[in-house]
Amino acid sequence: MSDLLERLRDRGWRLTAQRRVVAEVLDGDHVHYTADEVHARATDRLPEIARATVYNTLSELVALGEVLEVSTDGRAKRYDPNARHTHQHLVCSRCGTIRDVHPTGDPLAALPENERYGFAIADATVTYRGVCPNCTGS
Amino acid sequence: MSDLLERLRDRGWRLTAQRRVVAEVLDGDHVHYTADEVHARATDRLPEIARATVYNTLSELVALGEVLEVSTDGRAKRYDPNARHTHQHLVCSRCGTIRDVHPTGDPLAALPENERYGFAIADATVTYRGVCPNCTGS
DNA sequence: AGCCTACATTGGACATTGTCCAAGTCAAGA
DNA sequence: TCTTGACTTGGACAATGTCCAATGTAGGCT
Repeated sequence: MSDLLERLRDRGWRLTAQRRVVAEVLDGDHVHYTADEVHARATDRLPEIARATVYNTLSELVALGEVLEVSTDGRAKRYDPNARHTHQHLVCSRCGTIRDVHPTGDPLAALPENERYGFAIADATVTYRGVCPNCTGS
Repeated sequence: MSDLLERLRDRGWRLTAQRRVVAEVLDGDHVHYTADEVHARATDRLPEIARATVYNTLSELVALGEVLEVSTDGRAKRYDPNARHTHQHLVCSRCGTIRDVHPTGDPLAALPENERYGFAIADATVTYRGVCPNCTGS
């Protein structure tokens, strides 16, 4: 993530304090914050950053392919900075924790031609659901 | 779906006109309506049915395992009456059309033990995305 | 270094989707 | 047919996301 800002500037992005802070908040492994969580963490560093700016910046990062949008629960979308290595998600059905996982094989290959209804299929996402170790005992 | 109401009555469900109408709206193949779409169609048959009743009924059908909740786009949840045969979804990235599909193999088997982080995994859902034949030319 | 200006940010109104609750209604057993 | 507890209603509220006019500023130009 450290060179993300450089890459974006090369693509014509203006480097503002707000965008820098949003990018910093998203830095890390297994990060899957909602827009409001990003906003809360960004506010710690830049108190007056607007909610709309966080939404705008996240949408731009998604459009540029630098961040993935994940909706595992039909509630708020989550933002995953690990867009450069394809992966899938493992979600705890109790607490909502999300981990990035790497299944073997290609799920696309599992869909027979006669089940494709003439679609030009671009990708497949897999969501595993279960109970995480922290929640098992409760 | 025709005997759904019988099954539910056997489980102690009160058979009201509203619930009957919601069940009728959900009858069919490749049906994936949002709650508001269900409400609109239900209103055609029973003009004064309340939105809250539709939400209640859909939640109950999901809790009873008779209907699946699908969130493919992070917007409104969709309701899939085909809960009795496991299947996955193929979504058009332009128009949002959804088809039920049946990939071969078990996606669970593709997740290695060292990628499970101690979770007790219960299931895996796969979403295929692509452009449908209707949208290909546009 | 200072100016310009197109692009970015702000804050608040608005939209969409979903939840909750108190009051009224009704399905179905006795 | 009566009764009662479950169901429905309508509207207020909550959570998440979008839009826009006014204001601010990054970065190129001189």
